[in-house]
Amino acid sequence: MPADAAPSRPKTVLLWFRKDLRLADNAALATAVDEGAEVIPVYILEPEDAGTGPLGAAQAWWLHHSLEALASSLMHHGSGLVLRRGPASEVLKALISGTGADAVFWNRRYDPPGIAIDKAIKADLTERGLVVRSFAGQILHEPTKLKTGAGGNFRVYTPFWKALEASGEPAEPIPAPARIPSPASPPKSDALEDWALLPTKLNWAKSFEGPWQPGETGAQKRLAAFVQSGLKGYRTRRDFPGEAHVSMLSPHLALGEISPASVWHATRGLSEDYSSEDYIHFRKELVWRDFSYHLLFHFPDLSTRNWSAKFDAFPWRDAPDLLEKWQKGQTGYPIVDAGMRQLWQTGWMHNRVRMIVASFLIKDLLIDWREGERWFRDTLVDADPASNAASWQWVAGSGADAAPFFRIFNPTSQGEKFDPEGVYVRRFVPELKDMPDKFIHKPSEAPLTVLREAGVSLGKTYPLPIVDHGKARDAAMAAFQGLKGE
DNA sequence: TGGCTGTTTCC
DNA sequence: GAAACAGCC
Repeated sequence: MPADAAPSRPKTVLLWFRKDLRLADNAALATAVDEGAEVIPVYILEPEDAGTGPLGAAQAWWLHHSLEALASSLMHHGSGLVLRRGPASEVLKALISGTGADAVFWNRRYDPPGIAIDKAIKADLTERGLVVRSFAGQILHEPTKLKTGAGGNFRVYTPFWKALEASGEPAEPIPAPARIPSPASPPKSDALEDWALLPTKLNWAKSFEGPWQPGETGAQKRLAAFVQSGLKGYRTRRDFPGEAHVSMLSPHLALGEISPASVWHATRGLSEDYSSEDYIHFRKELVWRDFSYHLLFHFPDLSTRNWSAKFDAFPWRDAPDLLEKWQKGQTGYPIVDAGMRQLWQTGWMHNRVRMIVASFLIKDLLIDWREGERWFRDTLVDADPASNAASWQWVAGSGADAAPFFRIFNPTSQGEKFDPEGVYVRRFVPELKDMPDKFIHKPSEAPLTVLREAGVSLGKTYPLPIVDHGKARDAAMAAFQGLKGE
C-alpha cells in the first residue's frame, strides 16, 4: 500500500462528546463502531473564554449528572469516558499523542463559537495526518441546507416550517451500538468531582433532584411518558402550566441526551386515538428549536444584539431593584412570581409562563431583554444558546418573526386564562394557597375580609404589585412610539 | 402563541 | 347588560 494512502478505516478513534451525551442516534459513535475501530470516548470541559460561553449554574448541575450517566452507560458497553479540561485543541492533541489515535470523530454543533473552534481543529488535525470526521444529528436539518425560494435565509417561522416539512422526514434514528470496542489501556480521566460543576449553595440544586433524571435513560423515559399521556390534548392543553401536557424534554435536548430526530419519530405511527393536531403542534414546537439555530447560525450575536437594529435606541431602564424582585418571584403578580419560583426551584419553567414573565420584565419593568436572557441562561437546566436568545428577542419584539412590541401580556388575565383555578400559582406561591379562585391572580384587588380569611397580608406575607400594569403598559407603548420617530 | 376600547349584537 | 366583534395599539 502506498504510504500516502489515507486509512479509510481508522484503528483508534477519539470520539469527542459535546452536546450529544447519548449512545443512541449518535452518528459519530455508530460510524466509528461500524468501521471496526477502537473507540476512546472523551468529554472536554472547555474554558469559558474559548468562546463557547459561560456554562450556567443550573446546566452545570445537569451536566455533572449527565456525564455520570454517560460514563456509566459507556461502561456497560465495554467502554468508558475520559474526562479532560482545557482548550479542546490542546486536549485532543495531548490525547492523540498519548494514545496513538489516528482519527477524531464528533457530531457537529451549531453555535458560532463552537463552529469556529471545530473548524480550526479540523484543519489542524487534518494537516497532521489524522482522519477527522463530523456528523449531523443535533438538529433536524442543518442551517446551510434550508433556503427560501429566493435562495436566502428564513426570517419567518411558517415558511421555515413548510420548507422543513417539504424536505421530508428526518432520518430514522440509529440504534445504540451493542458493544463499543475499547483499547487495552485507555487514557486516564479527570475526576468529575474535581470539576466542581455542582453548585456550592447545596440546598439550591437539591430541589432539582425530584423532577429530573439527567442522562439518556431519563430522556427516553421522559419521551415515553409524554407520548403515552401528555401528548394527547397537547394542542390545547400545552398552554396550561398547572397540567402535565408539555414534554419537559428541553434539558435533555439541550445536552443532546436524546436526538431531535428520535423525538420526531416517536410521534409517528401512533394509534388512532392520537389526534394529528396534537403531534403536529408538538413537532412545530420542536422545529422552533431548529429555527432558533438557523437564526443564530446566520446572526451570531443573537444573544447580545437586537436582530432588528431599530431597537438599539430603546430607552431601557436601569432598575436593579426591580430586576431582583423579578428574579426572586416577588413582583406581586402571582403568575409571574410562580414562574420565577418554579425556575429557581426546578431549573425549568413552563413555556406559557416563560412568555408571561419575559413580557413582564421587558414591557412592565422596561428592563433590557438581555438581562432576562442572562438570568435564564444561568438558572435554566435547558439553557440553550439559540433557543434562549431567539425566544427573548421574540418576546421583546426585536427578533425575527417576533411578536409585535405592542402585544403586551396582561399578567392578571393571562393567569386567569391559563391557570383558572390557580393550581400552578398555589404550587409555587404557597402563601396564596388559601385565596379563592376569584382573587388568586389579583390578591391586591381582594377585599380585606377575603385576604384575612386566606391568611394573606399584602406587603407582608405577599408583596403588593411592584408596578401598576395599566400604567406600565402605557409607559411601554410611549417608549415604543418614541422609537418609531428615531 | 394579545389586549384594550368602543361598538354592535343578541338575549 | 353580557357577549361578540372590529380596529387599533
